[in-house]
Amino acid sequence: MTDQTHESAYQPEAVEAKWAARWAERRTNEPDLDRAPRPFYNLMMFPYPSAEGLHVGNMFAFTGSDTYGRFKRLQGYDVFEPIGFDAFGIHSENYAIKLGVNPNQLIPRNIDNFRRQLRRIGGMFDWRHELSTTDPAYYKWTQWLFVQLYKAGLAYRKSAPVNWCPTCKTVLANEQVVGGRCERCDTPVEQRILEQWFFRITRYARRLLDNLERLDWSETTKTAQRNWIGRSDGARIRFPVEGGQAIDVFTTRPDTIFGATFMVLAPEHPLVDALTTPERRAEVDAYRRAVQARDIVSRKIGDREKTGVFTGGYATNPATGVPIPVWIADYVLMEYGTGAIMAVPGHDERDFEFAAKFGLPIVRVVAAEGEGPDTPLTRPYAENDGGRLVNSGRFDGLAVPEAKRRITAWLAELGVGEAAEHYRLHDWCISRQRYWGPPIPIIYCDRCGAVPVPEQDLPVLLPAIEDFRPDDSGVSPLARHEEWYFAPCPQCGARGRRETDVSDTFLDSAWYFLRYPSTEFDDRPFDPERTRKWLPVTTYIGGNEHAVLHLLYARFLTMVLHDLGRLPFEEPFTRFRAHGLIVKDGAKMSKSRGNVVVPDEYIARWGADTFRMYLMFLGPFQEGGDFRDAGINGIRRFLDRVWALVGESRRQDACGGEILRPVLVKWHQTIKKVGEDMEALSFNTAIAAMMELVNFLREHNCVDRAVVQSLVVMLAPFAPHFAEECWERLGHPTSVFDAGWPAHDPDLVVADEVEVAVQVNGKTRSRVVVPRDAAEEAVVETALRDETVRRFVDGKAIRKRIHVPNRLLNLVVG
RNA sequence: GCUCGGGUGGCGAAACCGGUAGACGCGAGGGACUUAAAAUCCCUUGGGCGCACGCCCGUGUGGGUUCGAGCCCCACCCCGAGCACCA
Repeated sequence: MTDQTHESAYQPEAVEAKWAARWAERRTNEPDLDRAPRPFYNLMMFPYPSAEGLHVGNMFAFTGSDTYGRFKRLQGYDVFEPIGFDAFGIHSENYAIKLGVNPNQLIPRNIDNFRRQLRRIGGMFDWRHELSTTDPAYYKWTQWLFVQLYKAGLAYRKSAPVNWCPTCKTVLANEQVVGGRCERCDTPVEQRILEQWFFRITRYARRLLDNLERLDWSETTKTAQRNWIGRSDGARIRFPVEGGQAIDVFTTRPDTIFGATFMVLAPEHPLVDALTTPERRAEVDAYRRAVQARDIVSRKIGDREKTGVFTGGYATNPATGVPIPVWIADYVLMEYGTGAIMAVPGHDERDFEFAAKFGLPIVRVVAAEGEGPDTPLTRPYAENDGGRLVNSGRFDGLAVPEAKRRITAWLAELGVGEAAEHYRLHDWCISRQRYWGPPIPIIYCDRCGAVPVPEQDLPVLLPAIEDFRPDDSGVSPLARHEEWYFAPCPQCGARGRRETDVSDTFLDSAWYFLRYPSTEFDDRPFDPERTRKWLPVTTYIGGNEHAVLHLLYARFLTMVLHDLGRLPFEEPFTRFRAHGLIVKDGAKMSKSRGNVVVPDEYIARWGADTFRMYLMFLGPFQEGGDFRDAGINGIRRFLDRVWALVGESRRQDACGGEILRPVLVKWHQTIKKVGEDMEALSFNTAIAAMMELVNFLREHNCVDRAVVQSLVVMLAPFAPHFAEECWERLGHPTSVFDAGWPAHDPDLVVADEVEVAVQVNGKTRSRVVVPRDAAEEAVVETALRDETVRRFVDGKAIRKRIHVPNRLLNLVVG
């Protein structure tokens, strides 16, 4: 090697351009998907290609995931790290509408920009397998999935309310309703009932919940899913009404049935008509109309003042045999439970409010310690445990949990109820009355009804239409496109009409990870061999904002495909880790707040490596943090120092021949710590440990080549271009990513002498240096020679000694 | 209201299983080099007292458990995220 006395300075721009080109040439990031001996599928959540480009939050997430993937690569895995674009959906569509540009033209431009940025930060992406959900070669299979679910009886159509703006005459997404008004024209929003497509995810509720136990996922994410699925245990009970029918209710408090003094149905409940008496008809109808005139958002989160009307009808409480009035009120939701409740005002806050407002009887059926059957209720006593039953016939005196079981059993004997579990999870509505999505592959025929488009006719292409805006027709813009709209019925050939709704973006993203390894196959959504080799995903890293919907939908679809015999596994993501959110000035970055940080300028100024490493250093990856550029200079300084060390180590080896023992220990400790931290995604502390090592080397004036080399390798996941360049300067012709992660010697991670803290009565008074693993006696002896310790101990009896080897000695005196 | 996070120097943050609080970095102050500046290098940097050895105080608040608590328990305050009449 030529001995250069004049060392050139670190020039990020040149280094990064050089290595980006070389990786592409050498195909460094393209594992052999068919033959890779140690496959590792490293997945990150694919971005939605907004017009603004990748912001710092995206960069943070991708860099973290890429850093981990590169670490795995160094450990010898064949890492497959694909990337793609989640480019359908209302965000793109709204933006296109605003600009007056068809999303067909807009999206490719955005994707180009994203691609440029993603290449610039040096992600280890396998670009051969890039995908976009808007590509017909992709959404053909999204539509195919719909057909599979339809055939399996898991896709069905039913009426459901949507938000409707009477001025814009269009359907609005929940996010477009602000304070009950249309975000564009400020008109109060109404709800409209439309026929829509649903997936029966509720059928999988229990499995989706139970499987969580055995997944290696961030606990926060699992908790969010559990809450969302929302299992509650209770009973289903039938309250007979005239005409042989019954009102079916679900309750978590069957023990309080003796206190059910009235019933409440959702205004849309199918039994309302039958129950309403002629005198009450007008009022009931008026109420139902008023409820319907409200939008979905404000009905759910609007003011809590109870409203409702009496239907005139009665049902019989099966426990007491007493007729109780049936009301309707909008606090009972048709979508939850059975759309009807038994109201127990004594023990439920909402029922209490309602009863108080309308003068309905309130009966106590649970009493706390010191209360009797007649103790008046000023508030609902909703304690789930601790109380005992009163006014409940032969169940009086039972504790609540016991009463639940006994009463449920009794109702079952009577044939009017049974134990039941219920889930908060609703079926997944996939219909969107919009343009920018994959058309739902259904043709309606007057004779045959809804008929799925045969698989060989997929994809149903989204036509490039001039006017893609939603308009006053009340249906998707696609309905105006006649030659597309009319299509022959696949079953009988008669003229049929296409479904004009497109599917939810969440459907696109619920299976993309299955597609990545198989992007080159046009005749199958995912190749069985490839799938067996690469899936389930080894590690998935993404934002907690998708902890619920996206991850749940992906799990659901995977389970369905498993049940249909198309996948050998039922959980798609073996390991999931949620990263934190990058905020700016304490608030989420958003265009409206004007606090979006564009990474491009930082990368231009500092280089990708410095920026990547800075993002990983600014806070714990799994917590995120506030973006500020104040410390970025520190990272650059650090890289400059490493650069200089590399230069020095080329000229002079070791610390004059032999590595000093303390340096050796520090080195091995660092290798150990960095490896452990990387695995735990504790990137900030891994970087800190490497900085410590560099400081240590400088203090000891040691530039040993082996030490420097291992440092370069450990740095490579964070600063890949930089590390490659250093590796080359160290004389290696191959990629640093083929160097292998350094190993530490377990015997060298503990120094020969350790500092032990000496406490007296729990207060640290001094420190003493003793040989490693010194016996307690020896440590005590050394400690008692220490002057400061003696001042606190002398003349007192040592009553107790606590010794933590190599750490601490606590002398208790008194 | 409910659920989940989180409150540690001037700032971003460390701290394994309850065992030396503040690693690492930024910023700041001082010094070296330089005609000068930048860059670089060295020293100092939680608060208070002290010439110093050292001592007292200190992890949102109040209590508790423990030889020992940032960490565990009880009560509360504040900030962030999500859910929101869920029967």
